[in-house]
Amino acid sequence: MTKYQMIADAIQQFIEEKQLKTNDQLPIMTDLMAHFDVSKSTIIKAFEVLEIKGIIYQRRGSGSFVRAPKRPYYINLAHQSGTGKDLQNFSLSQRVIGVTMIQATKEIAENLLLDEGDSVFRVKRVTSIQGLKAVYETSYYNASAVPYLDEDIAQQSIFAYIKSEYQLEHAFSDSYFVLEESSELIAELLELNTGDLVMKYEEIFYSNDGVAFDYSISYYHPKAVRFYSGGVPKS
Amino acid sequence: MTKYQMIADAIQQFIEEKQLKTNDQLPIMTDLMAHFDVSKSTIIKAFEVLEIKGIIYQRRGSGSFVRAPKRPYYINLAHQSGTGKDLQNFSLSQRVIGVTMIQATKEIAENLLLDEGDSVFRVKRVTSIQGLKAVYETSYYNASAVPYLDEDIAQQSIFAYIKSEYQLEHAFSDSYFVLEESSELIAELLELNTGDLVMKYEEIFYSNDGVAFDYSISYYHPKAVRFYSGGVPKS
DNA sequence: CAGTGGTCTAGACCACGGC
DNA sequence: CCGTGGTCTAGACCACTGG
Repeated sequence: MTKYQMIADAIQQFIEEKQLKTNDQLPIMTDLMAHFDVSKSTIIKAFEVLEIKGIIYQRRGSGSFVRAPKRPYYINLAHQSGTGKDLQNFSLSQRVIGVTMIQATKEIAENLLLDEGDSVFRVKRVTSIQGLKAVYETSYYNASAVPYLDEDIAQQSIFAYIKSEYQLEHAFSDSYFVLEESSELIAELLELNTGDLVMKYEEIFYSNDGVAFDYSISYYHPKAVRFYSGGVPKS
Repeated sequence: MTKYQMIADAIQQFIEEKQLKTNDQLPIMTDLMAHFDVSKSTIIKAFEVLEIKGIIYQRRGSGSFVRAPKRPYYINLAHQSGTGKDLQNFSLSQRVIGVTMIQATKEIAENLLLDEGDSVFRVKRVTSIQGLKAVYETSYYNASAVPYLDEDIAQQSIFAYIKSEYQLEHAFSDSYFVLEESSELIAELLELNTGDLVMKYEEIFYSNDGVAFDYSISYYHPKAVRFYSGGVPKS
């Protein structure tokens, strides 16, 4: 853990403990430098972390201030870490439908930057939130990056498995979403009528060496769609 | 324009001109320091900009590399600048339905951090994308921050007006979205059937002094929903 | 004009990757 | 072991806010 991360955490805790409200001013940088016995750049880095998290904002010439709290129960699009983790605040259960090795279709190949026909693992899962069937997800794992997968692993965290077994860590990702009419299969799995609108959410996960190792297509039940995006201060 | 911004732009242009592809390596920092005649921190800052934009990724010990191109025609949730600007790549037309001063309801007051009954300007707009009615937006402007608005101004860019007239600049914002069944009014305006699902997209815009000056509720036609989110490297 | 955050420097030292 | 990016420092100077 870096100094600036520890200081960011300390300041965040300070805000909570002192129960600071929207637009309350934080201590100025020179005071924080003295208090934590670090240089100015380290405080700046710590503030940057909090700014990106949407917790504070800064004004040259005036000071640093607390931002308004966010609505609860919304999934933050900035914390991408696999579908599962985003939803951990809820009481959810996951059912793995199957893990199979298949040949990449054109669509899969394009998104994983592979050639058509290359081997990929397909993992299908249904996730329920508080009893309601909420997400139907199909993931494709590049078999040359992830040599092995089975149902037992998929039942746990695939990302954790990949990391410990193959030192393959999720470094960044692209996400796309559109609204789409549900097919017969999706309607059945999400307990909807064929043709009802669902949110199609596609994610491509890249490891730290730039390999697209996971292409995931999730269909969300309309009632499960509650997203938040923000804390993005600069253009 | 800061040095690091100019360098970031220069590197981005370099990537385009040299037609660098996914995972191609960029020059190392020492070379860039010499080339631009700046210190290391300035190069780091420039790279940080490009990393947040989702254009490059970095690996300690190896180098900096180009990221895969994104799908076109998707609205990037990271570039929040009012509904209008996000869509400027498309051939769109906007119709202002009305500008009225009203008293804040409980919902408006909560989102703009006001008291119920405080004055706000309500602006209603319908935006069409390539002929299709795409977005129905209702915005509420805090009248104590934005003392005057009318239809002529709403026809142009309200944000530009506010900035030039009141030195009130959009500094950061919160966005929320859910799927909702359309009311009779919304269905009519978006040429749908009552009860059809639409995306409800709420945005709260804050100025640089932390005032929530605009609360906006947009209903998107299902076919107009095409969003992208990504380029978010760190947790 | 005093007080705030923001940029930039030159350089030490650290952490990780890969040969 | 060397080459890469990442953290951190001490300090100069700049840009904006607000009385």
